[in-house]
Amino acid sequence: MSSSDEKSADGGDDIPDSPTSDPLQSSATSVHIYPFFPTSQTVRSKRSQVKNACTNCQKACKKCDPARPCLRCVKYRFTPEECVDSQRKERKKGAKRGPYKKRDAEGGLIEYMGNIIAQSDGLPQPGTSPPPCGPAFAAFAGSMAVEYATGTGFYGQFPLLPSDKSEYPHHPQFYLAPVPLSAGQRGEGFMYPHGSSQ
DNA sequence: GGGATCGGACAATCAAACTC
DNA sequence: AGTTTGATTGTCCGATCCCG
Repeated sequence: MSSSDEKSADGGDDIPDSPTSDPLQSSATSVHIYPFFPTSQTVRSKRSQVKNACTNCQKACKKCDPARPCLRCVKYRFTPEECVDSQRKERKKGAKRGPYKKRDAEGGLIEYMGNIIAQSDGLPQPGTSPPPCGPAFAAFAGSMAVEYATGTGFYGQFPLLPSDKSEYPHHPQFYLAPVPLSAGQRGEGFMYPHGSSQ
């Protein structure tokens, strides 16, 4: 929060409708636990994205805008030639998906196709999620592309189970949502981990 | 204090699966 | 053919690190 000109609508890259302080966005360590069906109270406005960030913003993982040069490149005095759209790679085709789970009107699961617990060779192990930014990301993306291209990639419905099969990460008993709430909204219907009042 | 870095949440896209 | 669903890919928030 120190870099004020990087944040907030009044002079930085931030989107105007973002909450100034989101207790749940702050890394993976704090997550609120809600009952499985989120109510309308838990909905917040969507974060808008540009269709194609420029290479500079992409590399910095910062907000871009459709104009070229974008505001951030102008701010950091990149030349217009340096503010160019990043290249999107083509989505891979032919991935098998397996049968669908059925949902009710509110989006909750009403059927889970029996006990589908897939274990597929080549699935990235828990804890090996891709580094999304910077050179490490490019290296990871390259290696993953090779894995998928060779047909050893993940085509199952669910991620691998932990080795001891003690947890099924995609079978939620609770709805975990990074939703900021005003004090007045926290009165009922929500649970916080460890008795936290947040 | 301000910029850089980076983990991970969030959003958009689109093809496979499904329904009629 | 049209709709639904989930995998994939991309954006960027926000915490932390680093440097002057």
